[in-house]
Amino acid sequence: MNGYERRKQKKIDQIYSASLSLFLKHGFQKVSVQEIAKKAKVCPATIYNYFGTKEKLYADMLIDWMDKRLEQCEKILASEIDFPEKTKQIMLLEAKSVNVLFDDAAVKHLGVEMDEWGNQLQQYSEEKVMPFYMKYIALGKQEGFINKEMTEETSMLYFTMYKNELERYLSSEVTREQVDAHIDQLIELFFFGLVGRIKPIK
Amino acid sequence: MNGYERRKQKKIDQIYSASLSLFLKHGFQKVSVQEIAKKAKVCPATIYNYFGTKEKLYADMLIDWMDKRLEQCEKILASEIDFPEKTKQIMLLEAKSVNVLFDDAAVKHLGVEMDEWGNQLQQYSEEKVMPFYMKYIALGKQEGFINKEMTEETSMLYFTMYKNELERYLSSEVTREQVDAHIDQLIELFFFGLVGRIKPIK
Amino acid sequence: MNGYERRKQKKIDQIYSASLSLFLKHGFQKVSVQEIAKKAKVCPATIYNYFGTKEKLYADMLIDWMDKRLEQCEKILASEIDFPEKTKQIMLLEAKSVNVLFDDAAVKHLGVEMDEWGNQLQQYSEEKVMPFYMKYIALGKQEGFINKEMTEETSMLYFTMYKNELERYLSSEVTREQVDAHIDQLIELFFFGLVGRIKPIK
Amino acid sequence: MNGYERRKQKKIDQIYSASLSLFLKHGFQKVSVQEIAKKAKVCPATIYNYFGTKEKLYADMLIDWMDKRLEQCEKILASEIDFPEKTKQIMLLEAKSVNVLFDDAAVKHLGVEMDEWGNQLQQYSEEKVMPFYMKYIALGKQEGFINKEMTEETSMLYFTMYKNELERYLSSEVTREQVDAHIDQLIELFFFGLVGRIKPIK
DNA sequence: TATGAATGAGAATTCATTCAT
DNA sequence: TATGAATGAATTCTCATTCAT
Repeated sequence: MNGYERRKQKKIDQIYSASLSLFLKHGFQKVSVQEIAKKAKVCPATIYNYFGTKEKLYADMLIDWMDKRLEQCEKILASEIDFPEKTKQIMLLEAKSVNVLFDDAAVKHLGVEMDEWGNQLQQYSEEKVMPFYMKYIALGKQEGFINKEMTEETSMLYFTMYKNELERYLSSEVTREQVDAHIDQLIELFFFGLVGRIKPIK
Repeated sequence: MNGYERRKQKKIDQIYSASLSLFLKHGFQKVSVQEIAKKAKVCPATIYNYFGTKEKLYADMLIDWMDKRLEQCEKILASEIDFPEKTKQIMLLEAKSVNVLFDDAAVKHLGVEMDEWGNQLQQYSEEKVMPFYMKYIALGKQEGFINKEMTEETSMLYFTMYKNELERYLSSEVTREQVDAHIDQLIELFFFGLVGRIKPIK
Repeated sequence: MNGYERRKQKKIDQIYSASLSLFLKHGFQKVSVQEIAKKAKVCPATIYNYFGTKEKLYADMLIDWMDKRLEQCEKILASEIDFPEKTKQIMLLEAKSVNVLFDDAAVKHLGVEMDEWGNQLQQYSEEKVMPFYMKYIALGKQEGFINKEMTEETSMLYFTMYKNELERYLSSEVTREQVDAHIDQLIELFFFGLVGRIKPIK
Repeated sequence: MNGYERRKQKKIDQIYSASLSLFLKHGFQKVSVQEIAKKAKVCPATIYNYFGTKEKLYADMLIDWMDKRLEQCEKILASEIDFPEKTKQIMLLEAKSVNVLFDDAAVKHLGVEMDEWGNQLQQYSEEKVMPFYMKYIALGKQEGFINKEMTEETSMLYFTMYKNELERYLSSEVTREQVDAHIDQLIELFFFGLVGRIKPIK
């Protein structure tokens, strides 16, 4: 990478960083390109030179962000800790913020114009996120923590549900203590459901 | 109710109905008051006469909508079917759309101005929604479907999580058949978790 | 005046009173008919039944108000005190608020639509206000306080100027003490100008 | 000044010029930003890029305008003509329109939002306009045209009063001839008051 | 007559985007 | 390439006024 490209990449990173923090705080619609430009210390036109539209900026930034996140998840999955602990860590990591961006207001409520780049996200999800989940579930079954009769699809849905809700929970105004107090109960629920595990087994 | 009031109520209902369907489809931010007015066949100023701001319209409409929904939920809870079936029906009913409005873009991403009426929603939730959930959980424990050691708080969180995610799932582009195929598996997960119930029990 | 008319007159007085205080505080443009209606405890349509337009309400209210004021001025002019003291009292009375309404923002800045009723005010001024001033000036000349060579027109202009400016002064944020400290100096200026009276005369 | 800045300054001047003439003719409230934009041949958004709000445009334009005016006044004060003639020329110049903008509808009736920029005007007045008046009055006393016992405060008030009223007078619908006929009489009043100068002096 | 309700026209302001340099 | 400037279209909201009872 030569000097030109390095500077370009640096600007792009500034833009990613600025837009991520603004989108997280205020949501896609409430953030203007001018705000992002100001925070990233570039001019709005530069953003358009790189990304073309606000939506494309959003999609690109998100994919960049998820790439980094996915890498961390892979490390956790490959580590030596047991499956429930892996689950917990991945959930907490993922939960931190991805959903605000990926699932809610954005992908669902962005409306028509998003569709074009929504496909890009869809594709990213299929090509990178799903395979990771598959691996996760396969491991869970192999280690006896996921009922082997459960379809992969349902397992993923269940995992995603948890992850989403944890994010919602974490981003609400509960104290760190409250979170810690609940998190193990929730992981227990995750594996054993409302009825709970049969005592003798324990 | 005299002629004035009847006509006024009719207009308000038109506005509620129009705004609900538009907000559901496009989200709060992407819907303009003009669009709502057009769909409700009133003029924008009328909406402002009644509600004052777009946010207040949103909050009022939502509360009206949730009132009706809550009534149906109460009926289900009071009916003769067994607890898991009640759970399923309530989830499906609730899931249909409330969360899009209540949890996501709205309450979280609406920004500062919403806070004022967000409190109204908060209050509604505390005064009406929570007590209903409490009743639901108490019944579940009593009938042996909810582990008695589980706190009410965690149970509620778990139930809400399910409900939220079902909504997300239902509003995505899966076919009716796919939904039906999964729903029982999900209810099973709800009660027995990923590990699944011990076979002999079945 | 029968019961009907008495009630009507009462409502009109309420409207006058409400609109006067609101116009004085915020100016013509910044006060809405709805505010006036609310403060006067009638409905906006009632105002339109009586006055037809906001401008006409303004003009009618003003004339009513000036009538009362003029009456007081006449009393002062007819009283036993000396001419300079009469001048002072009239100025202070008049100054209190009439100009805000009559001269400034209103008549000058009200714009095209006012013209129609502006004429009404013009006519009122010619038929009632001017004759009063004439009488005042004639008295001043007769008592030796106004240079007999001065035209009536110029005298009136001069008097009005003073009156206007006093109002401006009084409505600015000076303390009562500051006003009192200046007022005699100003009256002195009014009669003897910047050069001041030749000492020996005194 | 480079090309960018020159063009920007040109646009700003167009906006100042357009808004000044419109505000003078119709008053602050009755002029819309669209009208100004149209007359200045820019788009409304450009005005907002520069000034942020209509009020700020008003304040900025006014200060620009007063700066130019003050410069001319300084020249008159420094010129060789006698004090009464200086007075006359300054009054006529000042009177032309500043007060409409500065004192009346604007500063008094603009309402709450104006306060913020009203302070800006206040400050300008204190820092630039007042010192000029002081100089003027000091000169008048030194040349024997202003009673040395008169406080500066009162002198200024008196001068301002005259100026204000002249403006009012000039902007009313009197012919040029009428103005000329009166102006000397008014200047005479300014120096010698209603009682007039003692004949022998003349 | 008096009123509650409704409205159309227009206000200030924002913002994604493009142009000229 | 990167940018300062400019913009058109839209958005929320206001208000004098009219309508239907």
